[in-house]
Amino acid sequence: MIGSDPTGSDPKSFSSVYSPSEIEARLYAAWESGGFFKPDPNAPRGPFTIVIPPPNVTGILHMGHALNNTLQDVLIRFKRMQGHAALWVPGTDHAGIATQNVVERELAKEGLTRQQLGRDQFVKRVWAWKEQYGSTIVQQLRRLGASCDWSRQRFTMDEGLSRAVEACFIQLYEAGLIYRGYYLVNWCPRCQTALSDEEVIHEEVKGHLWHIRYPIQGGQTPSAFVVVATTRPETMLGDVAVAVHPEDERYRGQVGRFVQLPLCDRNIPIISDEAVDPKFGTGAVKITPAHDPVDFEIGRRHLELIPSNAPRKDWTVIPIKVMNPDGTMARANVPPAYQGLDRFECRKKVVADLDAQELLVKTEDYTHSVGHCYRCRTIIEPTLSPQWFVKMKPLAELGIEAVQKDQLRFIPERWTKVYLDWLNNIRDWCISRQIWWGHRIPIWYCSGCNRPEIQGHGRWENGRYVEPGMIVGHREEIKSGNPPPCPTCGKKVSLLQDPDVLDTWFSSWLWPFSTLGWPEGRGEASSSRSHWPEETPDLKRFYPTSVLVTGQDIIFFWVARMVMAGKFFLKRIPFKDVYIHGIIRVEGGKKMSKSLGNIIDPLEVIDRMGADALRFSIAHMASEGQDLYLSEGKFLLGRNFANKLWNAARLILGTQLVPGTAVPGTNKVDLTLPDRWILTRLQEVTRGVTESLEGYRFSEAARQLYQFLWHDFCDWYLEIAKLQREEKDGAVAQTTDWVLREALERSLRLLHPFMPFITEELWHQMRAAESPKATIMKAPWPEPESWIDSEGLVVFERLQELITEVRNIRATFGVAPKDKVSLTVRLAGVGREKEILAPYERIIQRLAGVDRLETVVAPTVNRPSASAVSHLPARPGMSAWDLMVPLGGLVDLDLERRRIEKEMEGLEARVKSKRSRLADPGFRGKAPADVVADEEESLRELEAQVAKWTESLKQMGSDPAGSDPS
RNA sequence: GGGCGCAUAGCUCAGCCGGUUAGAGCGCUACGCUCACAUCGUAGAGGUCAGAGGUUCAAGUCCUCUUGCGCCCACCA
Repeated sequence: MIGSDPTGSDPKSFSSVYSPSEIEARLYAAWESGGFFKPDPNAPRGPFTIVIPPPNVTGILHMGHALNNTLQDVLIRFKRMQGHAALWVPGTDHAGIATQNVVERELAKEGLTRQQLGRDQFVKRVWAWKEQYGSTIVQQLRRLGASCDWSRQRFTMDEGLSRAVEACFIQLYEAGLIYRGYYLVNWCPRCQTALSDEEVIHEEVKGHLWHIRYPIQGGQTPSAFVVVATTRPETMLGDVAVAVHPEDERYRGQVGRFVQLPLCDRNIPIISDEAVDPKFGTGAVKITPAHDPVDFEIGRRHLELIPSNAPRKDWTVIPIKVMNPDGTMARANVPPAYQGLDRFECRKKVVADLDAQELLVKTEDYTHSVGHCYRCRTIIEPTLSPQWFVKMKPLAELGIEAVQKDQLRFIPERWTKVYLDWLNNIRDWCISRQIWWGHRIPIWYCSGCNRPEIQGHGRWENGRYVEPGMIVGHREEIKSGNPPPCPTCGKKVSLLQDPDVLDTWFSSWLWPFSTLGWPEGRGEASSSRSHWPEETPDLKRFYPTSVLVTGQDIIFFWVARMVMAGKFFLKRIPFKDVYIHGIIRVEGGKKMSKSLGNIIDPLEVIDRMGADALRFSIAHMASEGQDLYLSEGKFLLGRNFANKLWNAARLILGTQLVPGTAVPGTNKVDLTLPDRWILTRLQEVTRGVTESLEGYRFSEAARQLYQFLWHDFCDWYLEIAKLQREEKDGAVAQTTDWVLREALERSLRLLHPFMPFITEELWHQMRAAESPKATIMKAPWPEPESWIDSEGLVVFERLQELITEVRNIRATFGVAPKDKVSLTVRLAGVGREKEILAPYERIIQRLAGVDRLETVVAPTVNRPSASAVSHLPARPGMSAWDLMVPLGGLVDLDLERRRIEKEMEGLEARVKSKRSRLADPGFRGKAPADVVADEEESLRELEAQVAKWTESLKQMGSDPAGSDPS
C-alpha cells in the first residue's frame, strides 16, 4: 500500500521543494510490513547474501555505520532487483567489555558496583539494559533505509548463537586447538581483564628512560655496578635477573654473578640471552618475567622460571608479580613502602628513592610506543596470569589457503597482503576475559581436584589439553541435574564453571554461519554436539555468503578469523569477496571522534536532508577503498540532486498528459532525434551503472547517474521535451510523453539502490493507477536494449555544440536574455546534412534564443558585417559548420578579436603537438595503424579549423562595421 | 624497524586496460527569479597532474628514487 496515501501520491500536491521526512518514514514502514526485505523464494536467480558487520548493542549510528550500511544496502537492493534471492542478515554484537562498561557506569550513578550486585544480578541487569536500549542502532539502520531481513535479526548472545559458541569451543578443544596457559598477557587494570594482542592499541607516549645502578655482589671493587635502563622503574620490584648479550665484552666474567636489587632485600643473577641488544643503552636489561613480555620469554628460556605445563613442584624460581589486577602495587613481595600505591605513584616514589640512594645515574626523555586498552584507553599492564588460548597456526593455514586457492578475494586487492602478513606471523589468541557479560567458557572443574594455583599448568593427553578435574561440555549436559563424574577422582561432586567469559570476537567469528545455521527450536545438545552446524535450509541456501563489506580496522579482529572459522567448522569459506571501504574522516584528515568534537551525526543529516541525500552523497564519495573526508557541505550534493529529481518528476508527472498513448515501434524509428538520443544515453548509463556496481565501483555508478539525470536528462532533454509536447502533431506530443515517462521510470530503477525513498515515492506515483501495491524494490533491474542510435548521437551532439556556441556568443557580447539573435549556419552540404537542421529549428530558436535561422549550403560564404562567428569542427559523420551571428552595434571588435585569438591559440598548440608526433618515425612505425590514422585525420581537421579562424580574423580587419563604435 | 595509502583546478575529490583537447562538485566571475527546480539556469575563468630519473612511438596512468602528509604492523629494555 505504498503509494495509496492520497497526501503523498497526488501529483498536484507536489511541492517544489522535496521534503523527505514524512515520505521516508511512511515508505520504510510499508516495505517492512510488506515483507519486501525477505529473500524471494521464487527468485529467478540464485541467492545473494550479505551478513551485516554486527554493530555493538551499545552503539549509536555514526558515519562509519552510515557508509558501511549504505554500501551494503546498495548491493542488496541492486541484486534483489536483478532477480536474486537477496538476503541481508542483520544483528547486533553483545560487545562484552563495552557493554559491561556502559552498565557499570549506570550502576555507578546509583552508587553501586557490579561486585556489590553479584554476578547473576549484574548479568540480569545487562540483559535489562539490552532490552531497553539495545534496539537503538537497529532503529537507526531503518532510518538509513537498510533493507535487512529483520525477521532474521540475530544477537550474538541469542540462545542459538550461544550454543554455536559452545559447540565451536568444544570442537576446537577436541581438535587440540584450545588450551590454558600461565602466560604473560595484556592486562587492562581499568577493565580488569586480559585482552588479545589485537585489542591493544600502540600509541607513542612521551616518557623517560631511567638508568639505574644495580650493585654487583662480590665484585672486584666494592663500587662495581651494572647499570640498567628502564621506562617502567616500578617493575624493578619484580626483577629476578639482569640479562646481557652473551657476546658482550663489557660483561665478560659477570654472567653468573649476582647483583643486589635496590629497594628490595634480594639478590638476583646476571644471565646472558641473545635477545638483549648490546647496542641499546648499557647493554644490560633488568628482567621482570611477570610484567614484561620480552622478560617473560627470556625467563622461560634461561631460568626455567616457568616450565610450561609443568607441575608446580618443579619450579626453581618464581616470577614475582608485584601488581594487583587494578594496577596498584601488591602486598606480597613488595616492600611495605610501596604496597597499595598506584603503579604510576609507585613509579615516582621508586625514582625518588633511587635518586636519594644515588643509584639513579640519569633520566632521559624518551618517546616510545605504549599499549593502551582499545575500550578505555588505559595503559596496558602486561601481567602473568592463567588464560585460555586458541592455537592459531593450524587455523591460519586455512586462511592463507583461502587466498592461495582463489577462494577469497579482497577489493581493493592490496588488503590481501595485510591479511596474509598477519596470518603468517600469527600468535595464539587469548580468548578468556575476566568480565561477566559474555559467553561463559564451557569448562567445569571438580571442586575437589582442581585448585586455582594449578590452573594453566595442565598437560597434553592424546592431543588434548587437560587439567586435573576439568570437564569440557555443554551447559545442558552439565546442568542437567546428572553431572558427569569427575574424570580425575571419579566422584560426582560439585562442579564449578570457569568464571571467565569468551572474547566477544569468539562469537563474531562464527557470525556468517551461526546466524544462518542454528536450527530453530532444537534443544538436544548431545545431537548438536557432533554435527554442528546443522544443514538448516537457510545455511544450505545462503552460505557461503556473497560478499562481506567492512572497514580495514577489523581485518584481523574479524575478517581473517571468519575465514578461518568458516573453513574449519564448515570446510567452506564464509564469503567470496571482501570489499574493504575507507575510513571516515573530517576535512583536515583527523579521525572523526567524539573526543575531538568533530562528529557529523548521520541522523542529523537524515533529519535535515533525508536518508537519500546522505546515502547518495556517501556513495558518490566512496571511490574504491579510499578514506572519506567529510564536511557538512558535502551532503548538499545529494540533497540538491534529490530536489532536482523531484522537480523533474514534478514537471513530467504533474502536468496533464497528452491524451492518447503512443508506444514507439521497433528500433524507435518513429521517435524524434532528441528522443532517440536520450534513450541511447540511457542505454549507455544502464550498462555503465550495472558494470560499475558489479565491480564495487560505487562512486562511478553514482556519478554516471548524476551526470545523466541532471545534465543529459534535465538540462537538455526536458527542455526539448517541453517543445515537443507543444507540437501540433499529436503523435510527437504523445511519444514525448512516453519517452519522458520511460526515461524517468528506468532512471528511478537505476537510482533506487542509492536513493530508495525518493525513487519509490516517484515510481509509485507513476504506477499508482495500474498497480497500487507494487514496489520499485521488486521491479526488475533495467537491462540495456539492443539498439543504440550512434548516428543520432553524433547529430544531437552537433545540435548541442551549435546551441552552446550561440549562447557563448550571446554571453560574450552581452546580448540580453530577452533579445533574440539571428543565426546563419553554413554547411558544405554533404549527404543528408542539409536536412538535419530543419526539424530542429524550434529547438535552436528556443534554447539558443534565436529568432531567424538561415541555413546556407555552400562551399564558402562571406561573413556578414558586424557579426560574431564560430566554426564547429568536422567529426566522424559530420562536416564542419560555420556559425554567423549578426550583432550590429553590439559587436566589440577587440572582444571578438580576442575571442578568436584565444580559440586559435588552443588550436595551434594542438596542431603543433600533432605535427611533431606524426613527424616522428617511431610513432608511425610502432603505434597501431588506427591510432596513426586517427591522428592524421584529426590533424587535417585541426588545420582546417585554424584556416577558418584565420580567415575570420582577416575578414574582420576589413569589416567597417566591426570598427570601434565609440 | 618493516609495510601500505595519498599528493591532479582556490577547496574536496574522480580519472578502469598507458593513446584525441585531464573531468566533477563546491567556491569564484558575468548574466538571468524564462510558466519543474534560485536546493535553479546559461556562459566563463581556473591545472608545469608533488619533484627527479627511467621504460615506451606515446606517461596523470607503468618502474625507480626523493620530499611531504596519513595509516597499519613490530618484544626500541
